[in-house]
Amino acid sequence: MPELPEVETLRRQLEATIIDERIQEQKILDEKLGDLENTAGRRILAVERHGKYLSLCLDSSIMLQLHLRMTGRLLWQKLADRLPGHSRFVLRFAGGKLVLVDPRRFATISLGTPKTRIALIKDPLHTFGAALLWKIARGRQRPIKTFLLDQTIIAGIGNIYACEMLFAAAVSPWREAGSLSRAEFRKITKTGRDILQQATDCRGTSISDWRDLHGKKGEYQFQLAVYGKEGLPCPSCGAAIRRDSLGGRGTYYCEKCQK
DNA sequence: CCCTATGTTCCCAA
DNA sequence: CTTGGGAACATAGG
Repeated sequence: MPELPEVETLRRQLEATIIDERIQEQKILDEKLGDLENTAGRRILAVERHGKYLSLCLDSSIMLQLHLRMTGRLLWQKLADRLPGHSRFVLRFAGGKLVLVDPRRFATISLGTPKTRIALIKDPLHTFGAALLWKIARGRQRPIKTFLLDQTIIAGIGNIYACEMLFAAAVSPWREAGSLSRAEFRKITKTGRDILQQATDCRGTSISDWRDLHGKKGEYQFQLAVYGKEGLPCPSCGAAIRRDSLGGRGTYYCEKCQK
């Protein structure tokens, strides 16, 4: 269930693997993915990420847009390797094949330009400005956590990293977004960038499904402070971490540290 | 059987 | 217009 650091991990690994390579064959194994133009014969010019979307930029200005949703994985295999269960889509190259594996079949692939609205903060990994965020939040009454998860506001933040950022910034997930001070937004953006960068350097968080392009687990699960830690002691004050539902998502936090 | 899941979208109600 | 809740998508695991 990839968020920004996981998708960025794939982007980097794909860049190292398929840049300038030519697609020899495209196979759609799940009709739920819909009709796609055949990309065989095209070359990979660049691999980009927009929030949680991954784009393979092909020659003739064609973009193959991929969203992994909940359980989607990308796997690089040798040509002779057997496809894993739940394989949905394959691009074959001269030196290997790129496979989309997705048990729940929520992942989407489309050719062309993305249909989603462009986020106000396009890449919090690199540009995550507190002043802009404060301005956007002014007058908004929704909880800060839902605000951070809104993909039309910030591209790429998901449930794990929203929980971790709010803990690191000592802000309660239930606070009205518009009630946060500039200093609090500075804390969120500063710790937020650090968390996203460290998680990316760790090749993501493997709590259950997530594996990188080569099938390896990430390492950031060992750095988590609150996510998935219900009942365990807060690393800062020792109080028990709580889990409650906010906006239908499991929300982990320390009642004592986050105000 | 129950509940949960790192995501998104859509419909409905307040 | 804003926000929240619930359902939907489909499957695995505790």
